[in-house]
Amino acid sequence: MSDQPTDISHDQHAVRRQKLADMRAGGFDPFRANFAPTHFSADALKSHVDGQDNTVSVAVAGRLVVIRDMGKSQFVKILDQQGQIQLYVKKDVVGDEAYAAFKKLDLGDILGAQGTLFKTKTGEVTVRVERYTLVAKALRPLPEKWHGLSDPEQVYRQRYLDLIVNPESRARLQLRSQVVSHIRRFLEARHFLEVETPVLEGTAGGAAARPFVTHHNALNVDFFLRIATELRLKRLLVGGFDRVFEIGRIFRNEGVSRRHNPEFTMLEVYEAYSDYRGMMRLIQDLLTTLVRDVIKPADGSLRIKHAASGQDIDFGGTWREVRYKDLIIEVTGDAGWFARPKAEKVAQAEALGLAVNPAWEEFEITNEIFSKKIEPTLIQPTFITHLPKELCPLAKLNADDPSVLDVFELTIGGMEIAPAYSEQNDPDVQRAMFQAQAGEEQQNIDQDFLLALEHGMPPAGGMGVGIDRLCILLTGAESIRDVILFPQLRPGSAASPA
RNA sequence: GGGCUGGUAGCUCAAUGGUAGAGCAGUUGCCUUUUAAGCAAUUGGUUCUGGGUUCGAAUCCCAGCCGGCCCA
Repeated sequence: MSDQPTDISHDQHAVRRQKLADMRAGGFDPFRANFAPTHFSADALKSHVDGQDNTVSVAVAGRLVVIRDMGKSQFVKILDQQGQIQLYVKKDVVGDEAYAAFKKLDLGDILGAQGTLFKTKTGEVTVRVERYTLVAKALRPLPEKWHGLSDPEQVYRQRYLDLIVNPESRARLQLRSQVVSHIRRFLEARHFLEVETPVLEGTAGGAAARPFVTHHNALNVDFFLRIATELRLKRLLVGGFDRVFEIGRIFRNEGVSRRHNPEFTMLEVYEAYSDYRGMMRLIQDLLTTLVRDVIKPADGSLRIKHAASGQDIDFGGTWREVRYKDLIIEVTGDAGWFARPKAEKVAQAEALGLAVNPAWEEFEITNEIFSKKIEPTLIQPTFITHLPKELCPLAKLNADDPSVLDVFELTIGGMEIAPAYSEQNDPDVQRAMFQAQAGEEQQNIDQDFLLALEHGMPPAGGMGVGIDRLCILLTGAESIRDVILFPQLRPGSAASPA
C-alpha cells in the first residue's frame, strides 16, 4: 500500500486522492473535521489596529488559493465570501508536526485558521497562524491562478470554478444579489407587500410569448410555466392588497442569446390609486437609489459607464420623456408616417434597411422601426410614452387620444428596462381587448381574470422591470449569461466519464 | 433555423501538411516577512468524436457533439 509501483506524480487527481488516503490512514479525515470562524476575511482585516501587531486574534476559514512556500515558513491566501486574506504559517509557531502536514496541503483545499493579526513589512495585514484545521480536501486542481478560467462553456457549466478564480465574476454576481436586496428594501419601505404567485398556470397570460408546457401526473393535466405575473398580481389588487410586488422567475420558450435566457427574473409592481405617471416617479427613485447605494460611482455622481457605446449613462437630473409617435417621425423624417398606406410604410422601412415580414400589420412595421432603429440609440434614461394601443391589451387607453395608451416604456443603454401602465380595470374593455388579441384562440383568454375584474379592481399603476437586463446595465456585463449564476446551456456535462 | 468562428496537458495558450511545445499547476530538492515570491531538476497528450484525402493530418475535406459572435 505504501509504495505504488506506478508513478502518479503527473496526475493531480491521483496525487490528491493519495494524500487523502494517507491522512485517513494516519487517523485524520478532513471531511469529518469542523471549524468555527469568528470573522469573514474583510472583517478580520478591518479589525487590525495599526501599530499593534499580534494583539487581535481571529479565526477565519476559506479555500486555499495562493501558496508561497519559503521552506520553514509559508505565506498562503484563503478565499471566502468577502475575498482573500493572507495567512503566515511558521514552523516555530505551529510546531513541526502541524507544519509538515501543512506543507502537504494543495491549492483548493478548504481550511480554518486561528491566529493574531499583524502587518508584514510590505504592508499587508496577515494572520500569524497558531493553529489550523483542514476541513475539506479538494481532489481536483484549480484553474490557473493568473489567467483564471476563460473558456465560456466551463465558466457557465462549472460556475463554482469561475467564482473561485475570477474576482470580476464573483463581484458581478454578488452585486446582482445586492440589487435584488435593495429593491426589496426600497419597496417595503413604501409599504409594498412581496407576494408569491403560481409558476404553474392553466393559461399563460399577461404577455405575448410562447410558454413552456409541463405535465401534472396526479391531476393528469398539462400546465404552462408562467410568462408573466401580471394577471395574478392584479387579482390581488381586487382582493385589497393595494401595493404588491413579486420578484419572480419567468419562463419563455424562445431563443437563447446574449440578451435572452429561457428563464429570467422579472420584478412586477402594482400600486392601487396610482397610474403610469406614478410609476415614472417610482422607477426613477428606485434606479437612482440603486446607482447611488449599490453601484456607488467613485466620483460621487450618478453616472455609470455604458461599455457598448462608450458613453456615460447619467441617472441624475430629469429624465427625457418623449412620445412614441415623435420618435417615429424623427427617424423616418416623415410627419405623415401614421397616415401612409401600408405599401408606403413597407417601402420606407425597407429603405431604412429593415426586413419586413409581409404578414405584419401596419403597427408591427412601425414597431420594427422602433425596436431596431430607435431603441438601440436611446442610451440615456428615456421614458417613451403614448404607445399605440395595439402594443398592449392590458393598459388604459388615453382619454384624449384613444389610439394610444397611458403607458411608458423606459429605455436605458439601448435596452428596454421597464414598461409601465395605467392598468386597465374596465372588465368590458379588457374582455374586448383580449378577444381582439386572441383572434382564433379565444380559449386562451383568462376568463377567471375577467371575472375578478368584474368584482372591481381599483385604478392602479403597474410596472415590470427585467432584473437581468437591469443587472447587465448596472454591471456593464456583455451578456445576460454573465449576470445569471447558471445560464441555460444545451444539456451536456463538464465531467468526463469515470 | 442560417452565416461566420472555436474545441491541443488540470488551467491559459503556441505549433501556418513533416519529431505536439511553453507558462502556471503537479512531483523532487533549497529557502523563517513573501506579493503572479525565487532558484534547480522533472512528470504529464484519445490534439472534442467518427469517417475521408495524403507517403505523412492538431493542421486539409465530410459528418456529428458542445461552445462563442452575428442574423432570423
